[in-house]
Amino acid sequence: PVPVVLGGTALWFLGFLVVLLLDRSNSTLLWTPEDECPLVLRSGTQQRHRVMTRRPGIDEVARLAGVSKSTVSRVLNGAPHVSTRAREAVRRAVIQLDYTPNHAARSLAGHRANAIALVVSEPSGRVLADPFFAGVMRGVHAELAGHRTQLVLMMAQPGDVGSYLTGGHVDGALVVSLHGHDPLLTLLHDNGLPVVAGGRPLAGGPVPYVDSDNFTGAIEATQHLISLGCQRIATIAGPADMAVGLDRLSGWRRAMSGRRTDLVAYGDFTPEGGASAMTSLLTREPSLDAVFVAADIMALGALQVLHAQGRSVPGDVAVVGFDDSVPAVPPLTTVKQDVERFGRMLTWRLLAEIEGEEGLPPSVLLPTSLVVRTSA
Amino acid sequence: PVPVVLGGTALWFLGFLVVLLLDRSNSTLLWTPEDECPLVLRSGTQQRHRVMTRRPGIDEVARLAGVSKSTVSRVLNGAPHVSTRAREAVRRAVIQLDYTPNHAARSLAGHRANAIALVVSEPSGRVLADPFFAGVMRGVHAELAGHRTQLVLMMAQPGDVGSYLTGGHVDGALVVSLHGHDPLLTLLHDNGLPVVAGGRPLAGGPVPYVDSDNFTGAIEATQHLISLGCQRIATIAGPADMAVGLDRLSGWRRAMSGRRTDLVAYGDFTPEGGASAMTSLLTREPSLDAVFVAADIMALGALQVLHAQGRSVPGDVAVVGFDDSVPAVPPLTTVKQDVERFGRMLTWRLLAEIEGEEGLPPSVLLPTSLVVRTSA
DNA sequence: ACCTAGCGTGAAAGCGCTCTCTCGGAAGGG
DNA sequence: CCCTTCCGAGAGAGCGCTTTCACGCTAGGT
Repeated sequence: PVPVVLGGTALWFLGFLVVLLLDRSNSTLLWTPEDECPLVLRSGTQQRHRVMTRRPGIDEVARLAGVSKSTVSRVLNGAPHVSTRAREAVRRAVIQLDYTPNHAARSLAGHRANAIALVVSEPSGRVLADPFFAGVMRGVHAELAGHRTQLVLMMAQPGDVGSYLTGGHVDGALVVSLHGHDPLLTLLHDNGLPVVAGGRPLAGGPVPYVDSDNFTGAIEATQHLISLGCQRIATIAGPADMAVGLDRLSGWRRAMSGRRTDLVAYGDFTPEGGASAMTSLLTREPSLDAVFVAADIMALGALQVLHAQGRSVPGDVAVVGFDDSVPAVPPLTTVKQDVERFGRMLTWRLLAEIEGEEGLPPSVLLPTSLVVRTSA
Repeated sequence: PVPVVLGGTALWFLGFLVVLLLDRSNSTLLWTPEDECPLVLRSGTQQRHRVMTRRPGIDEVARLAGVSKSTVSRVLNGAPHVSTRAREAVRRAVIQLDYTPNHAARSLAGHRANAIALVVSEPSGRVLADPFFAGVMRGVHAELAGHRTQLVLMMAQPGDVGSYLTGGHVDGALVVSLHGHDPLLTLLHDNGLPVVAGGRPLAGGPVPYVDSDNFTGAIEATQHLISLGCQRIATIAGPADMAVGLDRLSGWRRAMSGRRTDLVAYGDFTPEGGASAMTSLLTREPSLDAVFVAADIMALGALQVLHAQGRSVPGDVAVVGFDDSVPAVPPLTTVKQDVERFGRMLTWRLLAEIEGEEGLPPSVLLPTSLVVRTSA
């Protein structure tokens, strides 16, 4: 079959060729940047009509095991009052039939969604790109393994999320990257949905949260700079509407007590934000010799600016970051936190809350530690 | 209430204090690094027994609107054969009752999960930390908005995922970061589950995929290096068991035809991998003057090594990356791809497949473009 | 020996929807 | 004017589970 090539530059053509060469399927497609929808050159015959091999149901398991549906259900859910004989029979039947319980039916009958939401309370999805978040997600996942609970990912565009979450689609929610006095937390909490915040919420009343000890970490970082003999120590703080931003700034202030504390610039946890903060700091105080950046991701931007202005790190300016999330040139001295543990803790707490466990810790603060590398 | 402090250093105590100061709740907890489980100091009285305000069902909506359940269902699903009068009545009732359809019931009755899985086929979860993946996820999300379809995130530990996915919990799957000849794709496909791969799969037969034009991108990048007059151009390739690794390497080879093409080292798409690849390259050919790195994230590691060895970039060694995903010092010349579009395309394709649309493009190749910055 | 516990089990009633069937009535063709 | 369509609408049968509830049966107490 000779494919019809519709326009395209020489490079595209090469790309096209490589597909032909590398792809085993005998059909392909050329993508043109102008169109939002792909052009079909030759469609494969993929109309394999979903053979739906009718999955076995609980009654089939029951029949095979020689017990009733009820008993199967009990075994599946680890309920008591089941004889070992029955339990084993069911187990065998389940394996033999490769039975998987139907999630929807189970949710419907059991009045629980068997799912929790991970809500990224930021329309831009900035957090997603943050290595910190990736680690948290891994932790969440790790903790979820074993609990037959799905992880539903949501990005909050204000409004739509609230009703979805309180609509009974999930049993609980993990809310991260909460800004300012976002009413989301209160909304969920008032609706009786178990919620745990990742990072101390500025508003939200008695909602439990898990957070890193940002305050102490910032103190350590700043003290390190001081112990190095730095004289003019600036800081690039996080957003003023997030606890993580405020706490790290507080730590810096505390450690700097007795010194000059006006060299503060705010960033938004992006490299660009870090870069412009650094620029403004340098303009205000060209002779600064150290900077505590409230996030490695911002430090990246700061380092670019420093480099562009020909200032050496740590020679001219010592830099300490926070998060231990990204490799940089030179390698950053930074405050490390165990992000995966953060995620696990978050999830553990939420699941416990959902189970209705008593005497749960209202909130958890995870320790941080300074990692000294090259940049300071 | 006077909290009991169980051990802890002065710093912890400060952290503890800041919680007391900043937190409105009158209870808190001290976290000790030794324990895997938090110590409860004073538990809040959060036993607000989930007031389950009995959500309205479809029959209540029907009653209020003065129609039957069937009609409400038709309106909700945009089915034809509904009078405008009835449609409006239902719409009003829905709003008045703040009705949200029950996801589980709908799935059960409708024989569809109303959910798709995003499968990260990598136990380590390495991809999660990749900015590339974050962008894809944003795209997936954007495309999903409007379709009442949930996004379920899964990290594949071989074995467990397959049965889950084919177990009818999701209507389709997006599989990314597939290594080598992973049987997952074939497994899913053979079970009739709609699947779309993110990145060309090495195995998997006729499974549709979306990929960036890695081959062409790599050619452009390498040609840029050549046009700069570089003489000894090396490459740090991606894993040899992933198409994205192979294709970028092929592109480099193609552009290098007629030149020396033995300066190849492999990395694993991590900064550490990039660093050790760079080290080995430098050992083998101390006089190399350019390197095409198959991923920005690896370039970061390479830059660290170059810096540590006192080689300037781009003065001594020109560096070109791929992905345009991370800021570096100096800013990387790199091959940019529209990751969000990648995610949207992936999702669009999967949803179309699920809907059973005809004449779908078997695969899609998205264009890339060179972004020239400082590093080359 | 009788009564009470309480364990192991099965029958059956839903959970809140979708979807097939059915049916009256309006529109259109002969 | 009658018969065929077809549209709008309702009744009702499940979807595959969980969960009372009721039942027989074995132990232990008196």
